[in-house]
Amino acid sequence: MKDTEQTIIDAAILIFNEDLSAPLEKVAEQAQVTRRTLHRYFKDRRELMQKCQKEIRKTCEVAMTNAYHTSENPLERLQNMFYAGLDCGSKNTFLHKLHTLHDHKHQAANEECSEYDHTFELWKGNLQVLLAKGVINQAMTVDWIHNLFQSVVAVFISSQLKGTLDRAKARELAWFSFSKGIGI
Amino acid sequence: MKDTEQTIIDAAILIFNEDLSAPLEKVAEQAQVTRRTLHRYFKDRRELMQKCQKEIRKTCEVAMTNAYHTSENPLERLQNMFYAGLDCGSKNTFLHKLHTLHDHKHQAANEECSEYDHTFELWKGNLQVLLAKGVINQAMTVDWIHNLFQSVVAVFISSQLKGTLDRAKARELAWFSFSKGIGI
DNA sequence: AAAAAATGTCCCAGATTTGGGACATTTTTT
DNA sequence: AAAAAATGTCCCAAATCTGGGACATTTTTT
Repeated sequence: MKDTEQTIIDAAILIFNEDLSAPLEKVAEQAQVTRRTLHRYFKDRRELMQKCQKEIRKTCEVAMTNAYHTSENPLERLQNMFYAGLDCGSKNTFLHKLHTLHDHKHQAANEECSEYDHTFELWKGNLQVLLAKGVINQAMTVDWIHNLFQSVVAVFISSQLKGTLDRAKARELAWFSFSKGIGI
Repeated sequence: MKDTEQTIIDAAILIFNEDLSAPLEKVAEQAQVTRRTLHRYFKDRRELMQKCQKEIRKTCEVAMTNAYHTSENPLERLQNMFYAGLDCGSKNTFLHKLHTLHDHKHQAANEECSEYDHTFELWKGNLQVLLAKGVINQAMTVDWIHNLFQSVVAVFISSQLKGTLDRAKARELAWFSFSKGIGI
């Protein structure tokens, strides 16, 4: 029993992440569905994109929040939230990309932006604690670290796509690269 | 004295890097030129894209080769090539992206691919030396490190676009994140 | 096995993107 | 200041992308 709508959304996230303006035909292809079917599930490109974004935001929000509450220890939290980020995969990087486009006007008024901000509020708060404590290289800005986080997730994803690296192994490597990369 | 063709290519690299299928209108906008002018310089989208790729490959190729020859010491080399990568900026990341797209069939027969391979041959060779010596965390694969390299360049670029971080400072941070991230 | 639901095929009209002609305007060169 | 070169404006036809109707085929449910 497969959920076509979900299949299409997943395909769209994958395609749009690589090519924002890709024709819908490509999304349909990736989802192994006809474009006609895609149009039955989504009124138009805007609606599909919005569903993608909603999905992405929800997934990341939940994952991050859960990870945050797994521990009281800031460093453990960081690690768990990092792994949560890995598990969100391209949803994570896509979300970040959408809010980082050079012509994207970030505004708290916008519901999407504020939800995005909220998702990383806990993460940033936790990071501040570690920075204040000097656990992290203090020359680093929160922004830098956030971007590095996203980047390492991207590295992880591409290693998984290639399939040359065992998932567990790749997770370890990712945490190593990230934690050392910020001076832990 | 400005070179319109070059201006357009630069604009295209910036735009296509974010949105591969973006309409040419956007490129023209970014270059502050009419779409009509753009079409005078480039027969069609394909030609523009090819010129972009040529430009990108040449720039990266030259920068990497020069950096390689600045030193005999593998570690210094790595660092110099890293900085060269930073200086190539989005050209570097775009090049990498084009050869990493999930539907990109990499083939040595293709001239573009082989030129790409060649550009990073020196880099990879040098890296192997460091790996063999144990200077780098040996659990890392060359591929992982290559991706991490590209990722950190991306982090650097976005910090520069935001403009919150001084360039020299950002370069230092980038090297820190990369070198520590691979276990140096 | 019949009914219902989902998907595919074929087709079409509207919207958008693309490439370029004709000519006016601006900028650069001589 | 005249000539040449570059760019802009306006316009148009071809190509591509988009959304959906009509109906056949396949898959799932009852």
